[in-house]
Amino acid sequence: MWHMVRQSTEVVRERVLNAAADLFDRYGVHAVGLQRVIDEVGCGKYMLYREFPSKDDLIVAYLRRSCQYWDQTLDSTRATTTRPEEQLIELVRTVSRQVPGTRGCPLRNTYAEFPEHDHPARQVALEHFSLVRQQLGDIARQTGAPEPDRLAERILLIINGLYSPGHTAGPEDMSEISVTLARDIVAVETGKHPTRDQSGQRAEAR
Amino acid sequence: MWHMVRQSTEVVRERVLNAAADLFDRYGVHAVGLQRVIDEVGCGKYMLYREFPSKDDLIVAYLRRSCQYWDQTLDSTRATTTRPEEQLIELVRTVSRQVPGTRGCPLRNTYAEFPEHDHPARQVALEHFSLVRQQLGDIARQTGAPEPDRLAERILLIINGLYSPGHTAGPEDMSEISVTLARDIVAVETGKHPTRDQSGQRAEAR
DNA sequence: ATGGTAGCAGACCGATCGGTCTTGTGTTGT
DNA sequence: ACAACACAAGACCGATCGGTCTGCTACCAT
Repeated sequence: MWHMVRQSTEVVRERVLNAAADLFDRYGVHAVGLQRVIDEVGCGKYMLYREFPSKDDLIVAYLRRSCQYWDQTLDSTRATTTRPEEQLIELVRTVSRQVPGTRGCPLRNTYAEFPEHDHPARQVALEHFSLVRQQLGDIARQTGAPEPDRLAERILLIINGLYSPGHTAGPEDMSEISVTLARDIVAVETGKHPTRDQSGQRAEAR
Repeated sequence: MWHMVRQSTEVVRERVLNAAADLFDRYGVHAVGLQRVIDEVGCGKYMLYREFPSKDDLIVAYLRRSCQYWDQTLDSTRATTTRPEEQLIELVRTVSRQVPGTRGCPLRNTYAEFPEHDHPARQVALEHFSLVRQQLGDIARQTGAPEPDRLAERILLIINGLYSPGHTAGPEDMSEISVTLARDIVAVETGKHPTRDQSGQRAEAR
């Protein structure tokens, strides 16, 4: 009945999304035109607009994928240890490792690029921020800390700080600095011996 | 000899810069066209281009002014107390108070908007980041903390976190959370009794 | 009063944006 | 072999970008 599709839509969709995500990550959403995406993919406009009827649709797909990446990061982090205290610290470590060399967090950057309150990109980003807050809250609660919400907010503050633009300009040992800070925070909040014992270093050597 | 200028160039320059700064702050540099600035000011293009020969010049002026604001913030913070420990905490408090309702830090946002390494805006922003790092380092050193650089980086991490886009989406007591965290950090780093004594609240109630 | 000029308004320019439509070509199933 | 189809290429559209240029108006010193 059908004349057999040359390219399955999923394949095209994936190729377009890959190229767009790469360009968006590197140059920002506003700065990248769809023509550039098309040139990168090597397809016609026809295909792109079949998969993503508008640029906003493409942006939303890009952000949703970024959300998935975060979820994967969180899951794999959770898998490394069962202790919730270590999970929080490990999360900070992971973020601090994957930030250098990038422009930061796609969701945060894109959120900043679209101040119009009704833009679909903001919706996705806000949902994500809310989810992250909830996820951190869950882990923090498992630690048995007396004030889990404050613990979660503190860790989130560090993670946001790591994603901050221009942070790369700092010393290259941001990983150690942020991880040891997270460790101190967790220690203070869980009451498990907060005092600094000078052993901040712990083979953090990136 | 001259037919008397109707508007002194300084006045025009200031009015243009005011309008541009307001729009850039609210909508982002890329999203604001010069026509919109002109409409806001109520002057002709002639005047704008006489003061700022190109948009980049306007952007740079906007960023330099933002740097001045920061310097003022820092100075007034320093003036509130002579104790360097309190200065760091007060700085965090100030930032946490002025962030809500804004789009964050103009310098950080604009830096994120221009990934091209040779853009003049990046130059200004990078200089600022470097200066801030140095300023925080100076104060941290005055505390006599054994590792002042780490203390400074920790405080900077919090400040960057506060400026993070989408942070406004969080609870409204970010001020208290960040300030108490800063307090804990300073206590830990200076060795002055790190243990949490539950008295995080201190009439922080915005 | 009048000539000269500062400055606002807006036409205008080429480039580029997101998005649509056409055209030519190469593959496919029959 | 041939008709049907999918696709890449790109012309095209209106809007808007940064930036230039030109009138017209209103004010000024003389």
